[in-house]
Amino acid sequence: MIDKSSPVPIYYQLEEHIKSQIEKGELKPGDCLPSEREYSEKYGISRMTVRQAINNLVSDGYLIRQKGKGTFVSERKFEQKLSELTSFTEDMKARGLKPDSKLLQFEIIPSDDAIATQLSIKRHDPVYQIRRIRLADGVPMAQTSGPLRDESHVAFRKTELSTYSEAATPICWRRKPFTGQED
Amino acid sequence: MIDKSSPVPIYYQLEEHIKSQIEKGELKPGDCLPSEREYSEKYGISRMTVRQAINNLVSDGYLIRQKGKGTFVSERKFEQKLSELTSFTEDMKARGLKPDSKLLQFEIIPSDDAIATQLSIKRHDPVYQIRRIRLADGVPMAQTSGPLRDESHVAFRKTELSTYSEAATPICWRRKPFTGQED
DNA sequence: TAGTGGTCTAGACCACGGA
DNA sequence: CCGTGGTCTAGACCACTAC
Repeated sequence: MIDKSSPVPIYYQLEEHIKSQIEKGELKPGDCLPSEREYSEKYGISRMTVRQAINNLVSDGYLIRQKGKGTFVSERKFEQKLSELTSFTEDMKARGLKPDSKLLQFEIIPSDDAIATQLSIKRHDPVYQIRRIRLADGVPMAQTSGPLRDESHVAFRKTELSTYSEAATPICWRRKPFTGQED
Repeated sequence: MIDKSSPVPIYYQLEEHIKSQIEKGELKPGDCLPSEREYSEKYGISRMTVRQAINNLVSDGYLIRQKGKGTFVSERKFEQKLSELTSFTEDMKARGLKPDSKLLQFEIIPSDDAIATQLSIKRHDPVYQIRRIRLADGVPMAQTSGPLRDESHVAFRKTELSTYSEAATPICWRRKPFTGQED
């Protein structure tokens, strides 16, 4: 599983390993991962190396850390991967179009109640929110979007380009580690 | 400068210190920062702690790392801060509107020649690109955008919301540390 | 060769959460 | 109380860059 003699960094091997477990469904959204110390012992690597892998997956939205509790698989990333594989990509392929060009959109928003609860942060703490524009042969076909927060967002989202509709769930994740100095 | 007895993490103190140096202009875009070992000695802290601070600033687009060379202030982040203070924000205030609501847009794109050169990466290596929607009292007023890369982007950018024009430069930064396994 | 960032170790202490 | 993640140390070796 982990090859210490490989030129590929250990943290990156572990990162890909965990990512693949999530994508295969061996780790499901909401699941608690083994602790950092368990990974450390299991693979005979330093805890700091484990942390580097997990940090990257947290940045990428795959995992959520909770102090004193554990590290959990994010609720949203997996669902998005799924819909990518089942609905849009397959559909575009079926139409003979190239679905591999896609782009991500992010914004930083204050969290609402639902998001704050899900991520175990305070309400209004800033979070990243993702939406996606789906491309087929370079032409935008769909826009992944969620509940609207204010009119400006509505206006922005309503472009004539959204000719393809898709089940819509924004992904949110914490913007910064907290220092205890926020309040 | 660094208070070890503070409950604020050392890496975060250093992070804010460097960030403020950039914003004050004491560190200018393109400038080379002191090496990690220099920071380590100067403040009597571990190099890993220095790295944690710098890592965060790299993620946020303030700094760029170059193996074997050094860490440099990003070319774009500072300019954006400037334009934010001088043009849009002042203008909106002058009109009696609230410019504090803004949102960021990101996408992941293959780098073109210009970006690849600027960031010292290979052409087509993925980079983040930012654009911004400027809000005044919650109504989109401007869209920060750069040279267009393909028609789909053109289509997406041409919304009827871009009623306010602004000097436009996308910010780009590296997506991942490189492992040597890319090719 | 010397300096840089990249990776990694084997510990340590802390604050937090739950039983 | 114990286990968790958060922070931090004082080293180490590597690959890369520049001279």
